[in-house]
Amino acid sequence: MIPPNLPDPMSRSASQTDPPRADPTDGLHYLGMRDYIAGRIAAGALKAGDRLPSERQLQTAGGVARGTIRQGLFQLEAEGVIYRRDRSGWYVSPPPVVYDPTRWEGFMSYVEAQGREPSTETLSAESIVADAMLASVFGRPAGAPLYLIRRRRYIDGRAVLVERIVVDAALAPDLLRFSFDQSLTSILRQAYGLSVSRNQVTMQPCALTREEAEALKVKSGLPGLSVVRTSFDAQGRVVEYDHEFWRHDALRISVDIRVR
Amino acid sequence: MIPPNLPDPMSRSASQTDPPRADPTDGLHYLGMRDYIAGRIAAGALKAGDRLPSERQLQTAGGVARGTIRQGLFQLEAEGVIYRRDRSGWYVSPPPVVYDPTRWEGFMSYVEAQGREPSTETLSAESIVADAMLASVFGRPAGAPLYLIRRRRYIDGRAVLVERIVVDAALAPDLLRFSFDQSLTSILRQAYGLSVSRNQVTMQPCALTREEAEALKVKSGLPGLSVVRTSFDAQGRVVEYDHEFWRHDALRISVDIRVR
DNA sequence: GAGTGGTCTAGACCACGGG
DNA sequence: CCGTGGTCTAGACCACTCT
Repeated sequence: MIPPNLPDPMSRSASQTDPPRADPTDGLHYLGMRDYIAGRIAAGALKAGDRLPSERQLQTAGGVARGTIRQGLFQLEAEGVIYRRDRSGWYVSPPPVVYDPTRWEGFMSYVEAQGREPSTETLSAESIVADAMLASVFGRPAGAPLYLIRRRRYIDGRAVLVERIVVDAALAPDLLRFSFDQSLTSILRQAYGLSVSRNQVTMQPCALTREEAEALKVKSGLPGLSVVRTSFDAQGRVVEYDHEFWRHDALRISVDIRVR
Repeated sequence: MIPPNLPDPMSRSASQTDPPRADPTDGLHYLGMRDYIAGRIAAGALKAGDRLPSERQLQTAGGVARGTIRQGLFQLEAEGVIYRRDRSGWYVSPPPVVYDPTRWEGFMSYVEAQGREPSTETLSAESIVADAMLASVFGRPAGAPLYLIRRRRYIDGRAVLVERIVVDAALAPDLLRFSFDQSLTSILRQAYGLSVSRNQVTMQPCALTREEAEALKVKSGLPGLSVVRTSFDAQGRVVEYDHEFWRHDALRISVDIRVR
């Protein structure tokens, strides 16, 4: 039943009628399955982007119930080792990109600098007015005109984040005439002379739910990282207020900072 | 079957024989359960630290299988809304603490500053020698003497992180004579005159597995945040190399930085 | 249309905790 | 001890993709 030349996924598992094993690693079936798949990836039998065998094939090979197989797959998904494409299958995750919020090169440049292929898709771009929260962020009265841009960004063709960017219309009049499928940073600098001298960044692990999950085509509940960045220019004006929702397996954050 | 004065957890669900509902929110049973619990928390019927009804009680109240109940609970756990104590029950999560790696006040002070009660437990403290990786971090030859300290830290009595700290024995000779249940920062500064002027911090969402999960008494696979901090003094020497594994629902990171 | 993952049921037994 | 969550089975039907 076990594919030849591969470790037996059940080899660390005690059957329920056998005496308990003294194996210090545990004998849980779902972790056995986890280790089996992780081992195939570590051994190079499965590479980044490869599709795993279907759940029912794994079930046949391992002799355990499909629910148990899925528990092991969920574990690997939480670890960032594999990901799923809805109703298509499970795939080996590509490595994360490194994101340094202290560097003010945008997404496009730092992804490219790491040898990956970035792309951006604008979901919407519209004029809005400041509610109480945004008014406070921008230091404007409620009702002040703002622009809201929603984008989805990809690395090597895989959607990795969705974001909502708010820009003060007073600083970037008529902003909506531009395309946002490239770098917004460049537009703000070249067309409006706005450059960023300070970033206030907040990050929090979260679950991708509802709209974000739908936009990233992931199941609701997948772990994610919420990144809120407020960018200021040298005069202390808010140039950009950006809320990004990342897939948890797509990035690593690295900052190098002087201590205050 | 539904407790009075509470939303019916099944109210958004279509039975399998009914015609499909046009409700734009979906009718999945596990999300119905999620919304039911989330609603009770939002309404104040359940507060931070409260214990939820047992899975079997929820099963009775909602008329769905226990596996489905658990799927809804896992969803809320991923969102950071609830957490579990192994074989004890599900509890409402307390709010996260805010952690600013640019400020060189340690865990104890910033947790206290937010009105929470920190505590620290030393798991082990020992002398080790540098392997290739640590030698590279500290700029020492392989085999150089180092200290390794493993600690578990709590907020309001809940274990929120485990960490492994490595310190160069040449900079802090005889370090092991101290207790590490308080601030290591203070020890390094007061006893050895070491102060930090630069931090290199890397953060990555991860899953808490094996040792970390066991040390935090969580189930393997719970989402977490891995934080690696390398601290340098004014001469560029590595004062501290710290790898922390946080519960994903326990912290929010906030940095305020000048752009390079 | 075949195959995939997504959801759900209705049980069972287990390990561990002190509700 | 009893109750808890943790694991597991062996099915079923559904929604969706197209491997």
